[in-house]
Amino acid sequence: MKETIIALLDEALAALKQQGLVPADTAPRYKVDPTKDKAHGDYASNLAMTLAKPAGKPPREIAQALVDALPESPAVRHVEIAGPGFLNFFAATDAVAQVVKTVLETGDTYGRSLVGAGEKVQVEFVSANPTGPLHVGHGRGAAIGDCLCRLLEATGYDVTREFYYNDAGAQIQNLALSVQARARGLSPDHPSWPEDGYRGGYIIDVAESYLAGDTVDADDQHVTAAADPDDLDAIRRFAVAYLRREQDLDLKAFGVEFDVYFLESSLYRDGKVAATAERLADKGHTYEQDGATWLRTTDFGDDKDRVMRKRDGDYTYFLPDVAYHLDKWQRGFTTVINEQGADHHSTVTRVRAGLQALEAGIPPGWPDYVLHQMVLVTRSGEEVKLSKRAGSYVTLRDLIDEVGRDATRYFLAARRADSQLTFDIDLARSQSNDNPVYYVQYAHARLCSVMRKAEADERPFDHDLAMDNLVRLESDQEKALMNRLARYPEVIAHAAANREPQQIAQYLQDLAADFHTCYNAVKVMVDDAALRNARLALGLATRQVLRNGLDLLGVSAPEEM
RNA sequence: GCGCCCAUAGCUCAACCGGAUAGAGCAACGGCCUUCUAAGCCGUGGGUUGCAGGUUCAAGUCCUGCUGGGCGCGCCA
Repeated sequence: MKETIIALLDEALAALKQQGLVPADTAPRYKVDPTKDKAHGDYASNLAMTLAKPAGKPPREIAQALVDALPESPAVRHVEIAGPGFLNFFAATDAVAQVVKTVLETGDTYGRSLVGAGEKVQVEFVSANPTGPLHVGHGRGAAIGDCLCRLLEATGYDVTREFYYNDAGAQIQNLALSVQARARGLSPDHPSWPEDGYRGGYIIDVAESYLAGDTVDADDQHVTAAADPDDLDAIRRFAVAYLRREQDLDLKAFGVEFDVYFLESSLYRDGKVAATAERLADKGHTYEQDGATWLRTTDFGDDKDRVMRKRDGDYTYFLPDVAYHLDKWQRGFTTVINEQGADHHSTVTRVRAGLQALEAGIPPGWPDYVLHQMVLVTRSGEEVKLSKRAGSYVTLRDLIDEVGRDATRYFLAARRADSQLTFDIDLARSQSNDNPVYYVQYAHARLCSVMRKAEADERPFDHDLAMDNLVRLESDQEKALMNRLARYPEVIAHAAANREPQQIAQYLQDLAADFHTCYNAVKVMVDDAALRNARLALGLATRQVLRNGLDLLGVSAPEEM
């Protein structure tokens, strides 16, 4: 429908150029958008307004000329000029109803596109170090990152989900010492407890499992405990595997799986950190000062230079970060999206500067970042801070256990990443109309119920009869619903291009609202077979789009509630 | 002090590369189940989009300066 209108307008524009009303070299960037108000028809265009300046005439005058030049089309019932010069298109019912046919023909693939075909995209997200259970912030990253991946897949990209973690640094040593202390029966208040040790109760579980000689299988780690409290190296390996397994279990319960687990230690082992340091020095962007080696990141937009090798000879975390991103580039990812907490935003400039200093042909501004703000969890209006397992923070597992996977995913993905999020546990777990997740899922369940009714009445859906009678879907509510269905592909494209998964949640709320309104206004199972089947077709199409959209969020579409 | 992000109805949030009268849900009030799931629908009230300028035919959206909040500013990650 939209394409039809664009084609008509392009013809009219060509005619105006012919008449000399508009300079022949004018190439306006105009829009044809669905209207918010049905009094404005189905679609509106701002073409006349964009032509006002080049033509040197008032927009409404241009609009009239465009209307006069507009070719007849069976899809368009009539056109109005309104407001400052909008062209409002009122679509013919059967043109609007074509979307029902399209949805039923394309099914699961409705809304998908191939704009990213052939392009490899990597999304790095969660990337928690294996020093404890995942917290709510990781959950937000997991929800946003995974939905982004689904969106990118839906727009044709070849997506790799990647999880990066440090398995060998000071934090891991600290973890090993903490587990060792627990294995020796010490508690955090004991004088020999390691300074800055991990105090959470989960460390006890790790220690007990280690002493029991357990074998753990994580997605990327398989280790059997040595059970010897003096073997710190064995403890370290076991603790990392144990906590990785815990994280994987949480992520699986959340419906998130990764293609690649990337270990920071592998960058050292494969000589990539050293090679990166050498290359930076070769390109002349480093200098020695105070016994340390610095990278002149200020040449690439940073506000101060950064130490890349410390006085003690070790590299700072920053250098493996650069080496890691160079590796991503060399793996052929033209687009890389890093989903991280906004508390790490300072690394953005630094990593990009480091990559530029390599002079490796990496575009400035590569990679992309999606940064999410903090999550505040509340219950009964009070902030929730503590968790039994982790001690100092609310875990992802706590939320999944308490409010369920669907509601947790939905709540964490349904808000813009760059705004702070309040996760209201009471709201998320309420099985009532307060809860937006159920509102959308209920629409799906209701439609399934209608289909069951059709079967039970032995008046099953007749596809051919329905297709011949789509023109019968002529109420305002049905047209609004069909126009909403028609917008879905654009919503996906826009959400993917802008890396904004919350737009899918928003769309689903709108779609569900249009459906519920329609459901209350128009009875499906009427005796008129032609009308009944047309309405069943609309119901099937709506159910399909609800399913497709919920799938993008990783939320289930229940058949009954 | 410097940098990044945010500020929209009483509350939680939308608003599609700038478009018409800024929209939903919750909360408040009034209606709708002998009819396909009332976890629903219909209606009423609720706004100087933090403040002040600027660009534009058109600004919640873009620019500048303020105010308020979050995060960051380590030879930690």
